[in-house]
Amino acid sequence: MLSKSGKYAIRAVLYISNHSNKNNKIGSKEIANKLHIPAPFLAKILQELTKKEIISSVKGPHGGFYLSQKNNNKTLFDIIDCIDGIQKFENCFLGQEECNENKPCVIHHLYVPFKNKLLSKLKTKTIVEMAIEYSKNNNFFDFVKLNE
Amino acid sequence: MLSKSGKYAIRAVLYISNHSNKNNKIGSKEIANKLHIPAPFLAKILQELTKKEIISSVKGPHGGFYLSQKNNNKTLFDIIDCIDGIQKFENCFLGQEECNENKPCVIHHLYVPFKNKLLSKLKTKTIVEMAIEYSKNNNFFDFVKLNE
DNA sequence: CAAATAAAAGATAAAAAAGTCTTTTTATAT
DNA sequence: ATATAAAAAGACTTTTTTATCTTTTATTTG
Ligand code: FES
Ligand code: FES
Repeated sequence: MLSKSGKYAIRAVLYISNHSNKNNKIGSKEIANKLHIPAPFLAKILQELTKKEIISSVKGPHGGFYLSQKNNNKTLFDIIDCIDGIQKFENCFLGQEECNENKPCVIHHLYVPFKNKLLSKLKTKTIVEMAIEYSKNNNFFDFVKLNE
Repeated sequence: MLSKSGKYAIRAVLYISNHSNKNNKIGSKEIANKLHIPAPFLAKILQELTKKEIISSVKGPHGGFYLSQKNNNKTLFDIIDCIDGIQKFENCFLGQEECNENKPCVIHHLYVPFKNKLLSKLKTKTIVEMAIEYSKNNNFFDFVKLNE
């Protein structure tokens, strides 16, 4: 479904949301280490996200990545749109030319409801909401969030 | 989720089930044309399926591919296992090292129920059952099936 | 048997995705 | 100002996936 780049992007952005803020930026290498992502590869991905203003960055000493208010209200859908493109959500699960009710493949009636729920969540929940959900699911509450 | 090879494989096998039988085999080129799949690429895929005895073939004039009784009772899961491998069904949707309830990613609780339904269908329905379901969904009933 | 036909096998080739490395730019702190 | 740290930019490499081409082998038909 998602490419490795896309998965890396989402996990990295959620990590940034949970572990940094404007006064406490985080470097791409640290994120890469923590998430076990090849560092130069992640750096490229973060570059693209920065260019599309989904995350923010500052160069130089104590520079790094963080999320502005505006960034935090973007969605995971925006991330996927930026890195992978969203065409994939139109495609038939089995690669038929069309995906629709008229000529459904044998997986269609399983796949479409899942896809709709997925898209709804990806589009309506903000990055910060997702990051909080993740931190709750995983029982951690980061000190950085406190003094944001 | 599935690679192109895997999608091609499933669509081709369902096509074979619906449009050929032991006395009326179908060639790889014809399948490729009908399903808009690159012909030499499909030929390779069908070779692998034949080697793993998921489909049957006969060389020479009036040769081609068909499904034996035994073939027809295999599943789409067997096809995926042969072409793509089944490791992918273990992976986290967002590429986390583990996919489990202890450290669920933000898509986990949407993804796992879908995956379970999908796997259940892929594993329990036979190829011939899937092929019939497809032909019903698409309102065609092939003459070849009649005199099988 | 000979000719024709279709799959099998295997070698290449092209494209896409993933990953690495080097240089440049910019912000910060001393 | 200068040194430094970190991202930005971009060239490059490797790996994987997708696709093609050629030769061989097996089967059928006349
Ligand atoms: S037709 Fe295959 S998923 Fe919709
Ligand atoms: S943890 Fe991500 S899908 Fe299960």
